[in-house]
Amino acid sequence: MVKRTSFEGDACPIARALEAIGDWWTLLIIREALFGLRRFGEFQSKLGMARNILSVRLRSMVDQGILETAPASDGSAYQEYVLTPKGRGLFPILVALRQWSEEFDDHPEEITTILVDRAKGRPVRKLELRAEDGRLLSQPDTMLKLRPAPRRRSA
Amino acid sequence: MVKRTSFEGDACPIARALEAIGDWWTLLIIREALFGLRRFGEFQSKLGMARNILSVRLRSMVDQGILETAPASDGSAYQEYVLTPKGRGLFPILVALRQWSEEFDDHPEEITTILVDRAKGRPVRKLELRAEDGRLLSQPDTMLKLRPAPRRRSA
DNA sequence: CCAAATGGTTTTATGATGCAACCACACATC
DNA sequence: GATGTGTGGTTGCATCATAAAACCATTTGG
Repeated sequence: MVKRTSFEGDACPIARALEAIGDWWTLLIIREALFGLRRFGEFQSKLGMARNILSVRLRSMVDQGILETAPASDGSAYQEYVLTPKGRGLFPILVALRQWSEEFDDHPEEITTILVDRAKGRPVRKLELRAEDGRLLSQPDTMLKLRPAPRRRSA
Repeated sequence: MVKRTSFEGDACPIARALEAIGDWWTLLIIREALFGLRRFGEFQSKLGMARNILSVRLRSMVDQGILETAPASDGSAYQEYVLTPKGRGLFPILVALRQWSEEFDDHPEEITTILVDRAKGRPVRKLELRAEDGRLLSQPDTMLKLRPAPRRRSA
């Protein structure tokens, strides 16, 4: 067994997320889905990716509850792939990736889009991490704590 | 050329970020580095990953300016890998991944850690995306806008 | 100087990915 | 209802990336 090591069952939530969406194309498919793409062919032509891989990824995301298949929408009998709440919940991850590129990419001039507030058309702020009481936190202000084990009835 | 398609040169900042840190182990290495790990052996034993892959990843991250090698720190003549500001800038991405797992994972009880505010020991809030004027934004409140092309002297 | 630990590189096997060709079904046309 | 076209995939095959283990060089410790 030399398979790509799986992070399934790992206690770290980051590893668990990567297990779900860490594949090469997955987040880009999500990006397009958030944009409104729904059909197999739309994803394929927009992303230019191999169709077999797209097929596998879509099925995997459906299995994980990130996407679900909807019977139709424009009348045709084909199916569509739409984001579930779990899928839409990936939005902050995409924003974080985008902002990191915007801030640190070596050639930021090649980035041609900006994420703006729809109401005002103005760029959004950077993602903010805050404490319960509202203080802005950066990494050194945080730490990891063991979660108290949930009560179990028996050993 | 059947190589894994590279997103390099893609105008999408998400694709660019994935090109940099979308590899299987990269973000977990960053996670450990944020935790304070510095040495090759520390990463290897903590993550349990193959040493050749670790070697390639570390070199790649150094090349990209995410890590840098420091000559020593505990006196020994070995080198260490420490995060640059660009590397520390990945923190929000890790937080976003963590929070997504916490919220949507099918077995959240297996997640044993929580990210807390160091000062109070209380869990942090969810990442917030805000408009310039401070309004909280969710995905439908946002849109992508073409960035005005930066002025070029000649065609 | 010898032994063991550290920090890797090389070798080899296998899984993942990409590309192209193929197939099945839906839908439109006659 | 036979024919043709587009959508939505699956199947082979070639190549790349990854994993595991063996190997090597340097450092540290005795």
